[in-house]
Amino acid sequence: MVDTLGTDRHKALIALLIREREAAKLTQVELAKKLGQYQSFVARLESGQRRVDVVEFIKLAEILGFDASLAIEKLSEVRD
Amino acid sequence: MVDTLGTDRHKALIALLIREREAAKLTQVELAKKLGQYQSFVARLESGQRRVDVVEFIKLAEILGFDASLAIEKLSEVRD
DNA sequence: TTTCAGGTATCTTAAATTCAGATAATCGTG
DNA sequence: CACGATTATCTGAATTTAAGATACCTGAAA
Repeated sequence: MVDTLGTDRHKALIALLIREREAAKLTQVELAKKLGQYQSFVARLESGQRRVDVVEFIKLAEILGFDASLAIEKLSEVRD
Repeated sequence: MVDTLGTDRHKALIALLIREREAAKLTQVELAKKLGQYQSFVARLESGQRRVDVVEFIKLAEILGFDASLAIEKLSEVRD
């Protein structure tokens, strides 16, 4: 199931993460720090080179302050 | 962020997936087939040896017939 | 326009994950 | 017990991922 990368839903997911990070007024460096990761980690995530795991996603929602459940609802509506 | 494996949320996620597969009355073999994967894929997923990606999760919800958004809401409540 | 700074993207290679596919173990039932 | 169905585990090989550095924007200030 490596084939989730590059799908429409994956793209929508990435777009959402970028939007939410920006809405939270955080830079990649700052978000990375909160995650205990390097900036390149966030960059890879946002450039679609890495799959986003569910637990990670919930953590991102907590850090960025968005509603994970609602986000999933939106993503579910995206045709894939 | 390899550190999502084995967390409480990850365990809850796995438990949920197993529960839902059983509720859908599917075997690992059958689910695997619907996913275009091998049975060992499902087994690894359910034994916690593999992280669950968000897009994959939504697809699982569709196949198994559960509400992905609601599931995420529940998982968000699990302390991690 | 040049310079500089903050921010983001990309590269390299070692390390870790994931996979296919087979096989083994387990469970339930006649 | 014996069997069939189901799930778990194993083994290289292939793919991904990470760290850390570095390169690449972009915009503002001089």
